Amino acid sequence: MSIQKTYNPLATEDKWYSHWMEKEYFYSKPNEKDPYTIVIPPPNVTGVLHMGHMLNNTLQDVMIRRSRMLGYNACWVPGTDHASIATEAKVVQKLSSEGIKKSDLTRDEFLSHAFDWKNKHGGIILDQLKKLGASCDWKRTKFTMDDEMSESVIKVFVNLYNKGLIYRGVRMVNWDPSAQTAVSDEEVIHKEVNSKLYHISYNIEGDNESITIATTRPETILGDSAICVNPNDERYKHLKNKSVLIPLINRVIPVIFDEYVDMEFGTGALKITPAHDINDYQLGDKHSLETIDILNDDGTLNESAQLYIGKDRFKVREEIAKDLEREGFLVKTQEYKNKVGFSERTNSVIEPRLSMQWFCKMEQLSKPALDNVMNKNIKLYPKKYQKTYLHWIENIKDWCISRQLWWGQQIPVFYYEGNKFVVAETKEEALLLAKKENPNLTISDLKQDEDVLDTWFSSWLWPISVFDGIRNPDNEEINYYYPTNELITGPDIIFFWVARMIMAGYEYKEELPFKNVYFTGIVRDKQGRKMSKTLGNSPDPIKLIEKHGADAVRVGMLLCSPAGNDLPFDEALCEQGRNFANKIWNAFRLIKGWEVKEIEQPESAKQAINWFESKINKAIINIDKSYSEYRISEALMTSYKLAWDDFCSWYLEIVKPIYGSPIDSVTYNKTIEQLEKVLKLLHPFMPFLTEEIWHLIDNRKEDIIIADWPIAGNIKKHLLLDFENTTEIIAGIRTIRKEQNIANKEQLTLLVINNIKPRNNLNPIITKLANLSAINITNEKESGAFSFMVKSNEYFIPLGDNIDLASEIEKLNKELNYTKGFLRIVEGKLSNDRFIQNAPKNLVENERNKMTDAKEKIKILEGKIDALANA
RNA sequence: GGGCGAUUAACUCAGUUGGUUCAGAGUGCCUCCUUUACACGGAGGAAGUCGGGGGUUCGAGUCCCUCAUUGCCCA
Repeated sequence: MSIQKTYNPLATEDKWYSHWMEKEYFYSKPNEKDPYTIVIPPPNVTGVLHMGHMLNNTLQDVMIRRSRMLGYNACWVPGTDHASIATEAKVVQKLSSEGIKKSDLTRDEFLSHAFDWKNKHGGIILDQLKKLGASCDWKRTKFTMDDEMSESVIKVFVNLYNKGLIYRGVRMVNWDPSAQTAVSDEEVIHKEVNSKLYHISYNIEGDNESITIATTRPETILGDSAICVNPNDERYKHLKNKSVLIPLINRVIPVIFDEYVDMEFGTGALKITPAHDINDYQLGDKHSLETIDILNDDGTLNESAQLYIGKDRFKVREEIAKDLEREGFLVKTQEYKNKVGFSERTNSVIEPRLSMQWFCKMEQLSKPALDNVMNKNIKLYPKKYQKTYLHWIENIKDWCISRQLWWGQQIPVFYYEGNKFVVAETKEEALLLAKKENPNLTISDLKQDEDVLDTWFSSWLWPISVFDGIRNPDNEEINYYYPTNELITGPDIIFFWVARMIMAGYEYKEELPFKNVYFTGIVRDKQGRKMSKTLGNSPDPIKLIEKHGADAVRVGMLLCSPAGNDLPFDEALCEQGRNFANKIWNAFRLIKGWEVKEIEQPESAKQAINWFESKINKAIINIDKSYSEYRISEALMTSYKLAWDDFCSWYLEIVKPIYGSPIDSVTYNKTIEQLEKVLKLLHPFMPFLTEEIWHLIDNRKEDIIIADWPIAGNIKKHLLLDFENTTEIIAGIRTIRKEQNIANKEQLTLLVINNIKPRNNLNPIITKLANLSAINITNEKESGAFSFMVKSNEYFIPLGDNIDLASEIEKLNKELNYTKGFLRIVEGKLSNDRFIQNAPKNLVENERNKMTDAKEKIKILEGKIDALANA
């Protein structure tokens, strides 16, 4: 069998993914093993895979694969959420391209279109995850609007209502005029924009005087209820009990006094528009002002405005400015920077607006969510998010959970006789409840609330509802899989989702939903910009996978993703991943190409095996530790260096037989054993490559995906240290070869003065890798030789004729100076009484040793310089 | 405006309770090498006043203060 020179991922990835699926390795059901559970942060059903998903899901897959190898019953539950605003917008758009208006359809007809759309386009993202190698339990795939998932949501709504935690009320909400729905505070993005500050004068009623206010939204003057000034403001004291006329419409409104007004800002006079500004609303409430809503749902002006009826708010802003100017009410306009709220979903400017909505009370629900993060029952990684979390939850406001949409769970509130209502899971149950009030009611007298629930009102139940723990709180699955182990998600949804899942967890399971939350960074482009569709700066992950291979992309993502830091993604990282895959591939190719014979094992090979066993054991410990601290990129880097530097560059080079010669079977078998361990450690990062090589090593039935995770054995510390010195010696020789242009083929002799004897004599390794004819121990300094030092030991390569004495002496002087400087620092410390008194004993001891060593080294160096100078 | 972080090599980042030669890693860069697993490679090398200033300490990249720059969250 000939093995290709470069690894070809395309040929292997689909093969192994189908194989794993056939063998049902991803499938989990409760058994006697300990569970390890992750629920996926459900991506938007309309979405396609982007780099953020790639990162997030690679991390989840790494965790789940390693846990599977550690012997846990690993269960990764996949699924999608229905994303009401985004999906409804897409469906509306699609329908309108077919000439169908939403308003022409019944709710049921619309939903049927929406489900068609979902069945056709939804779930693309899940198939894309398969390309990445995600080992989700696909049989468990859930969608937040699946019947049983929706049932759970409705059940929870009714339950919370009955507990008094859900109420209906008129509140100032964030109105998205494009989506024509309210959105939650968390869905509003405040951005700084360049706008204009319009200074508008209002005439005082029955007077020639006027008062000037400043506003960025001149169209809202039509909804004004008052002008407010600070009672301490001398300029306006005389306006007590006066009224003013709203320009253009001449509606009369009072001048009111409140210390809320900042005298320094603008003119010190504030227009009050309670229907369209949250602060004004509160002031209006305080002063019992009229609330005049001048906007329609779509952001056009309504009849209450009196003017510009039916025109869009932004168009009106331009027009009213002109009209005010023409009529002499516009004093001036100035450029002004302010923050404006935009809808996260539609990017429309949010209108603060009064409307009747359903709210979920947060005070009681958030209590355990606060306590259990504070006391570390739930740990957030990286830690800094704990503070962000606490800050938010301590200032939490009630959650607006209704959305004026059709796509989602319709709010289970049934109205009758006008505004009376009952809350029940079904219309039939609602009728029974309503009949208690009025026995004559029939089902047709009940009218269900038109609105649906916020999508997050589904998602917050996700870790429970995917195991049917709301409807059947004691079922086997929820008891086994809940609480889940890890949640891996982006920090952007810490409030939307993470905090609320914790609340739901304590409310419905009286327990945390997950033990650890790992927040990934946000994937940015090289220039540090967030990747977005509009910027077009996000690579297509599927194309990346096709180009470099899934393993390479996984490695590329993780290389630059220390926990919680944003990661500036660069496609070059995928190349690095690909190069790494190829390196492993070729290491295998080398080993596989050897002819194995029953011959004597070289000493160097024996030593290399001993050393590498210690080395890999140490690496395993470090890797496990990194995993336990969620330092995944660190775990990867340790594995990377183990595989590339230690295994390929050192180990294989030592055991590699001379070209064309066979290898002894002991070394060969040990080498395979080491390779297999390395592959296992790499499997979570590079599942496809490792599975492929695993089977090419041996035509075996068992798969690496379910192999046992390596367990660290003994570490011979002295051997590791001695080997480290050995590599320095070899590097020293190689440097001399390079500097002196000595071909690698040419054999050299090495003379050694062992001032400190190593515990392990690793000379066979040096001889092999540095291509030496002999290593001779000596006591005499060689003058006609190139030399270098490793620790206190001296090494000479006699090549008398080639020596440039002056440059050798210069080199030695450099080292001498450095060592002398070092000694000065150490002596400085030791001559400081307070250091001797205060520093730990072992540290002082250490400094003494350093001093002795440095003095010794200086003596040696001076001796060498002398020897050369006199040569 | 309030809160939380960040600033270490050209780039991306580690650096644990202040204490070994602590100034590190990967990439990139430079030099040499088509050499026999891999040029998607090998060997060697250069590279940082740890953002500035002040303080605490025997000792500061690490703790404190301050300034600058910058990011995020909230209002």
